[in-house]
Amino acid sequence: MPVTIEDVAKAAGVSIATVSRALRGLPNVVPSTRDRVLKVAEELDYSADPHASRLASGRTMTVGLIMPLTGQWFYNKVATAIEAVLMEEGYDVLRYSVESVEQESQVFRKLIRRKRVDGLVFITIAIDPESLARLTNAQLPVVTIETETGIFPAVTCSNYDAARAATQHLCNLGHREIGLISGLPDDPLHFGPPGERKRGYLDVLARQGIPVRPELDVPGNYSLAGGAEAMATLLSVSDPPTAVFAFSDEMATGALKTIQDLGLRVPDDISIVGFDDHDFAEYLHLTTVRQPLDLMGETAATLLLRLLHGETDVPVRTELDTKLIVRATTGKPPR
Amino acid sequence: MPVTIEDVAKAAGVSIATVSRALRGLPNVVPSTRDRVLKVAEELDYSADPHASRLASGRTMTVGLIMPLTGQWFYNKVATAIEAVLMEEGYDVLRYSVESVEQESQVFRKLIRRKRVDGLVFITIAIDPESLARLTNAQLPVVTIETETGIFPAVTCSNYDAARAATQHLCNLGHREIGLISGLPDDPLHFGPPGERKRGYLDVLARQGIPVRPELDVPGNYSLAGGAEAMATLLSVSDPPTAVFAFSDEMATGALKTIQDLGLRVPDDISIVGFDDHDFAEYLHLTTVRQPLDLMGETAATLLLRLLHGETDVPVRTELDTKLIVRATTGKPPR
DNA sequence: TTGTACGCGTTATCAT
DNA sequence: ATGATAACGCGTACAA
Repeated sequence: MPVTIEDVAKAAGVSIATVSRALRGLPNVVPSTRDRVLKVAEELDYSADPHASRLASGRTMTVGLIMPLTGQWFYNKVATAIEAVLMEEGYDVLRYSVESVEQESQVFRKLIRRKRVDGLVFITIAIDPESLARLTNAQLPVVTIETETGIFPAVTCSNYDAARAATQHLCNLGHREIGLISGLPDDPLHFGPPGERKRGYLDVLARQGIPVRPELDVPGNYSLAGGAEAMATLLSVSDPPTAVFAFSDEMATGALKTIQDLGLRVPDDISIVGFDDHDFAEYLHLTTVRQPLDLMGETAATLLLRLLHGETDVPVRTELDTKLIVRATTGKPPR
Repeated sequence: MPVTIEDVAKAAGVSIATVSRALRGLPNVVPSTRDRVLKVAEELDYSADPHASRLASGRTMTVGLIMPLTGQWFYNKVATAIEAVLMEEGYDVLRYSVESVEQESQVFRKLIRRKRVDGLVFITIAIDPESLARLTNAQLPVVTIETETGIFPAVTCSNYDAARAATQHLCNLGHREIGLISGLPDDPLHFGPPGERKRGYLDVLARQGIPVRPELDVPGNYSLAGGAEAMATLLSVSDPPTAVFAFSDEMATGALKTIQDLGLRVPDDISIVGFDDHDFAEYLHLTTVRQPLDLMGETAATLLLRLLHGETDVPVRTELDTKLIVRATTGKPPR
């Protein structure tokens, strides 16, 4: 039923080889022939069967997105941006949700052993050494977002600067007891975005001569519920913080609820800074750090495209600017 | 480099045909042979090349998701649920973002003419007659979510009942001037979810003997900003509503901000009901209608799977229950 | 039950 | 510049 390259060849009075060349813009086709082929193809509404094409060429024209929490705002935002540019270039993009390390290696084997994809982009996921070896070994183009391998091009945002700006903002307002709602409990410090953010926080504290209180750093799992719980924990320590810096707007929002439920007011009793500039942030008057998610996704996609095109001089690290957006959840400390 | 079916055949001492049968669980393979093949395949870490397989079998093992606003919470939630069950069954799923009618027909032609996909699920998108004809003509398995064709299996939620419950809730509290922040400006009434919701709203009004005021129905484009603007509009009419029912939580949240920015209080001055039970809703204390998005996605995926398996007796309509979740943005009208 | 051989629709190589 | 034709890796009638 579907029209094949042969149909086009017949209709244009040439061979399938010529049709293939003409349609793909390859050289060695006389303009007049090319035009005729193009016209016929258009009339017949022909386009190459992707599966046949992939089989023959070896290129799958597919890229995989490896990421956790597919349902979360952050990931969807980034993934959507990536999809937009990649699909525009004719690539299919598949989202692989990976929650556990076990799942990760499973997905890996499937993807690599069969050359299911031409390239991969890892969002946030830390790649373990073994997987890393497999990837480099497979010669697969890879780009990472908000995570670094030292090998593959990475795109991040200025987490350190952002954390400094956020913390400094709080200090400028007069806060000295500043809590942290960080990410995952077992996150290795000084590695990846959360590490960078904490480093920024600590540096500002040091510069301000504010003593570090480890009990003021509570993980919130990047979730609304986690943020709410973390806030409750922070409020229960003796001499609780007058300001809190949360590593995501979801956690900040959870914190906001806990505060409100306790009858406290923001920012009169306590200040909150989030991270991301979530779509909802403006509507919650949330002071936060804006991350250029769209741009991060586009950048990663563009880098991958370059890798896919065989370029080898792509920047190994691209850091995008963040920006502190001051809204109404931050103010002077009480009294 | 990659191991082929031939490698497995050789190693197992059988023909590729037998390997193919054994691996795919087809009959006419002696258990001992099958076991041997399975074992060898496992050892060699073999799996069939999807592209070759697709070319040969004609099945693409791919399904497409046609939806607008890929970046929005609602769509991502549903899409994620669909992906989970479909990918589990070995299908690749591609998300096609369609914003305009023009784009829609473009995507269509690409998808259908080449049998790019084995099936399609339309989320929210109304299928125009021409496309509908093409689809039925192509014999392509299709399932729709929150939109109905009368031909393909559809899964929806009880929009009418939900709207009745929401409106009734407001009436029970004593409200009589109830505004609506509906969806798109040009949405044909009585068709699709927004129509159903409006119908539910109108029916309750009628039963309560409350006159309909057309100026109290303002579209909000399902966005935060749209909701905020719509609320401003509603507040500017003479004798403004004391309660508002928004057709999405995003719009409700936008409305909340407008109200707050104007120095009014919720629910003392005005009540708000949303729709969706967005992840953020609980944290905004938002009274809303819970829609079982995960279940809707899973249901649609399962239906599609049945169609894909050649079943013909699938229910043409599946309506899932919604539930009014009363939180703190609704209360008695002022005075 | 198992194997042979052809076909799927392209790409790519090598003649012409 | 153009045309045969051999892969590509697998599914599947058909034969054995």
